[in-house]
Amino acid sequence: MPELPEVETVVRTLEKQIKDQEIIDIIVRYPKMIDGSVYDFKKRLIGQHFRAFHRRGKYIIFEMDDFLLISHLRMEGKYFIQDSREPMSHHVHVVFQFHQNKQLRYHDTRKFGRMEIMEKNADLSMFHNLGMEPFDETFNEHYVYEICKNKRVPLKTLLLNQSFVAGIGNIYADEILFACRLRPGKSCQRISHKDAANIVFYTREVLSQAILAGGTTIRSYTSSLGVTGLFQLDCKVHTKKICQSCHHEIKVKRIGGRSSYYCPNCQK
DNA sequence: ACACTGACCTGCGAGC
DNA sequence: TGCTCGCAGGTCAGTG
Repeated sequence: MPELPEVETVVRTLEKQIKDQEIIDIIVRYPKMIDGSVYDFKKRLIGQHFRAFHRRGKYIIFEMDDFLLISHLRMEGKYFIQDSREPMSHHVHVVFQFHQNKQLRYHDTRKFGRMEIMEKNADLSMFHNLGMEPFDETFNEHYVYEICKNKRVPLKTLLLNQSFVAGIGNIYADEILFACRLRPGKSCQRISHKDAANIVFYTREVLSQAILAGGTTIRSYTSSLGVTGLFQLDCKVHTKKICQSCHHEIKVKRIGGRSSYYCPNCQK
């Protein structure tokens, strides 16, 4: 389940692996993966080079010569860089062919990932209704408090809302709320200014620690593992049974349709 | 305008 | 052993 830190790791890794590679052919084995016509997708991308690598929320943005190639990994998407003579898993759905038998292969067991092409001058600030990046200074205590005071949804649901802040998924939402000592089910409108400040601080803290941890996997990167971050590397509550802080039993509750882990003793 | 639900997918584990 | 069922989760369309 790649979230912001994993996507960031993938972007940085791919930059090292395929920068300036030219696409000489594309094989689309599962057309629904492509937003729009596969014919246009191939026609526009063949002959283009991977020039720059960006991330917006959980989206990977490949800057090509004349277009932006946008890729979302959803739950299980992975990129592999392999030789075209290596056997190909049937979970590989899109293949970008480079020179010298080199390929970028998109692997996705559940076929949830999507790719789309946008014009190079497209405004990405609002695309897919994405909210601000967690590391932007506009994501601050004032913003969080003002949004929260008019919302009745649980805090967890708000953190997962990509138009509130982009890049947080189920795992890090649980970890951030644990670090804040706030229950995932707590109503947004009941938080204090101090809670809002904590949400900002710990969102950045948890995400940047995870990016740091994911970054270490770049060094141990092997093509057989795919280009992916090490998620769940340092979870304190998510999927845990016992609280590492107070040894109380961790509770699991469905909030907003997602399983949410929290310590009823540490989180109020 | 806001809030909630189901569909999209496949693999895996529990229960019978 | 082999089957069915439910769950995992990010996003978006559809409904209330």
